[in-house]
Amino acid sequence: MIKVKKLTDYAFILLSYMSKYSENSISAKNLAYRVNIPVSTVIKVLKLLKNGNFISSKRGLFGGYKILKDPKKISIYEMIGVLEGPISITDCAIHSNITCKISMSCPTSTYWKKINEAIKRTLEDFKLDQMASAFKKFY
Amino acid sequence: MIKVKKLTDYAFILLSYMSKYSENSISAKNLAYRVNIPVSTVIKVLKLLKNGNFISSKRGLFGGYKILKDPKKISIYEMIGVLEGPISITDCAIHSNITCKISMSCPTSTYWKKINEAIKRTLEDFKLDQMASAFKKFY
DNA sequence: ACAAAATAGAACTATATTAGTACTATTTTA
DNA sequence: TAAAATAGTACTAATATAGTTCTATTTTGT
Repeated sequence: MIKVKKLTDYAFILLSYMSKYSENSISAKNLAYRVNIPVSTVIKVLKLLKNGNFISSKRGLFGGYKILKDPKKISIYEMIGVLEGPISITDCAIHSNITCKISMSCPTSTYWKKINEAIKRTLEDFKLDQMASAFKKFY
Repeated sequence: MIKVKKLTDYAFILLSYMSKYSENSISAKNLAYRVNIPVSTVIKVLKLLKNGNFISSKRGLFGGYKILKDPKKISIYEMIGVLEGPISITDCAIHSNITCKISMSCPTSTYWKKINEAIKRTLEDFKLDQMASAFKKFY
């Protein structure tokens, strides 16, 4: 299925919001309220963004999260990769898949690798700041 | 998850094989044997390809399947669309999603639509005949 | 010191999707 | 009439995902 996970979708919303409005850190609770996503889910997504080094965190009173990178330099490809692992349109598109029973005789993997590269290039051209800019009029 | 379904993957293998070797029709059983995929699964995939009008079928003794279209004119995009439905990188990328709770306030859908279009263009450039050509040396 | 506010991490549950299989009906031809 | 094949439907098991909950730790103000 060619679709990002819901959590990935949320991550884009959250990071867009943070890139547009948060010179200062913002708490998970506050973020959840702003973008209308359940707090527990927001917390889960923020953990993923943290692990991917997109945001920094600070614990305790007045703690929260802050975006680390320049949104102009964050590509959609990079984001998806951190949240879901490297994009691989088929199991054999980025490395040979030993578990595939027909891998010895299947000649399609070379072509899938090319297609995967093309998707990668396509998604690298889209940057987070363009998504974030749309937040102006709503929030 | 940015990945085609296994059944879609199989469909490419089957249609590639059929485009390369089958001026004449070939049975599901025979196909299954040639590409090393379980018969029951092959049958399921062939039904999908039939519904998508990629192949014709003939019942009875000496029946089987035959490719209908010119592989040069079958794009990867088209194939995926028929097997999995139109590609939509997020739920809001091809039409407004009423079930999305935050759709009223979420400003990301416009950008996702652009990204989705770019993916579409990318996948339209890849044709089945290029995949099929790799089958020469193996089968 | 203590309470409150916040993140960190792990584990759990329910739902949805997908793969794979099985069964019955129908068609075609020798 | 029997055999070979597709057509259609429905079921089951496995996997993936979303969403939630619980406990621990950190930070800061009083």
